Amino acid sequence: MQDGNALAMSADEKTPGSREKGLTRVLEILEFLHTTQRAIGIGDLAKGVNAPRSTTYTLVRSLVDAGLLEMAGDGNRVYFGKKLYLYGMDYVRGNDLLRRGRQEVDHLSRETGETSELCMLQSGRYTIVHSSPGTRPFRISSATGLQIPLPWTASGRLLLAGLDRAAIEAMVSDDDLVLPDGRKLRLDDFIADIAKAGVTGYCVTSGLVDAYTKCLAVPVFSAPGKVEATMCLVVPIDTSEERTADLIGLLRGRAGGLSIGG
Amino acid sequence: MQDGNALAMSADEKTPGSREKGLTRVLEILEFLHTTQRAIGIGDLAKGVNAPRSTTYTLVRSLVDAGLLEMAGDGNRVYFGKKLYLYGMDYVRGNDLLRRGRQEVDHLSRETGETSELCMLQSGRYTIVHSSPGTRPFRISSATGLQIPLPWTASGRLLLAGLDRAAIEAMVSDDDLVLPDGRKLRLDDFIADIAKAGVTGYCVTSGLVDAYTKCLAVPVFSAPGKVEATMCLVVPIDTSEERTADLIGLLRGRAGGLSIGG
DNA sequence: AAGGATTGTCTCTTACAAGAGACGCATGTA
DNA sequence: TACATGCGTCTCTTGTAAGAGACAATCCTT
Repeated sequence: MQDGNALAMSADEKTPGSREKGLTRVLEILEFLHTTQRAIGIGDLAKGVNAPRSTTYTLVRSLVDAGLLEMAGDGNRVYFGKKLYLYGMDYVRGNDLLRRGRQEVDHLSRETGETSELCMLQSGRYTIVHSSPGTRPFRISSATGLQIPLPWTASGRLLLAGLDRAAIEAMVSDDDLVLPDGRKLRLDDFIADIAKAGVTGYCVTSGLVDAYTKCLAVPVFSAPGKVEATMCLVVPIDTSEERTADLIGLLRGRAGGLSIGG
Repeated sequence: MQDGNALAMSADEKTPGSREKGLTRVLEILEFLHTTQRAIGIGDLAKGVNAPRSTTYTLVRSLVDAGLLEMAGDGNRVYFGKKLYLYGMDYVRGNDLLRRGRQEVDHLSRETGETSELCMLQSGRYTIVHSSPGTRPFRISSATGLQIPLPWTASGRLLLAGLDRAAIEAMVSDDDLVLPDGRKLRLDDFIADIAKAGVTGYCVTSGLVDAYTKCLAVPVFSAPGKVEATMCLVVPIDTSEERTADLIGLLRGRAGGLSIGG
């Protein structure tokens, strides 16, 4: 999101002769609002997506008229609108796996007390589609809709299972291999992890996104061999081997129930 | 929705010299998918929104790349995508009233056994934003996201409370006054209903959308005097006066808890 | 095998929207 | 009272995307 379209804009964002398509701008606006997670003034929005003010006003007006955006109470701020909510509900209705996966995740976090998540690939990125916080005193962060580089997560390894090396390389940028703490993963190690995860049918990673948690993930299949999503639990890194194994067993059972052909 | 933009297209949809804006087409596509409620082939989609095939292919590709749409399992059908779901969740997160209203509606239908709904104005139309089916043997239809003419509903009368005559007339077309069974409401009666509903703080309609149900609605305020939503119960038309009164009392209590300044 | 219908891709033209920028109106602050 | 900053609206130009249509490749139906 840092950039939008990776064009010139060397230093001064000038890029003299290049007009953006309206639809592109709209998609950028939506994505920008998704990252800010709050209503924002139209002027700031224009700056945020690096679009001319006049254009932004025009587009926002269209989107507000259509109900995809709404003017926030204040008066001159915009955020997502009801229409997007309705379309989102349509998506859920048409997607058994998501609908049942959400329930399963909610149930799982209540049952185990751990933070539980449903994850999917979203245009080449790992996305937390639904999450339910555990009952632990410290809150393990995980906003729904958050997108994270695939190599940082256990789920990422499962979601890529079955793809060949070329496909994997295409989905993983060099930046993605750099962990939050600065360490850099070796691509070959990552690919090996993926292969292993594909065979064992689960994946555990420790201390990747942060030093305190461990991530247990299992695949959910939409067809034999096709990983459509993953369910995972985020637990303290010092969780015992035994409990970890128990939780993975639990996860596998639940994910099996969700899968179509797996 | 029947038409999209009310331009010429007298008989043969020819309308020789007029190009549609891409964004407009996209909005029509989304709206079309919302009405069909199912994945659809791109060719049919083009026909459905009355757009050239080549244009439709281009737009759909953009939208699929962006994740707003997804190719359905078959291969050449499209429907809403994960991104829309994520944006929709963002909307819910940013909207206390909707979030709490949904819970309240779910609770209410469990408590009363009746079908319960949360309704809002959506670009001038009455929209069922969330509904929870009752426990009655016969299922009272009410899909989330369904849009219905304002005069057909009790909620519609409440949502327009506070608007002056001109504003009301602007929101209600002549067609809207014709009930499903063919009867036609008088505009003056409708406006009188609205005024009355505004004063009493609730509204009951009987046998408007169908002959078997009665609709009990109360307003939810986002600020003193500003009706942001309504909560309503859909009950059999022969529900006793007494029970009706009880239910309205219950509704009012719940809606009061939701309201910000009412 | 021939015929019609549909699907995905491509090319080219021109109508039109993206964008630059000016304007007036509110603010806020020296 | 001046000056700056941000907002919302308008106008005009020109680069470009919407659309018409041709094309090959699949499908079904006969």
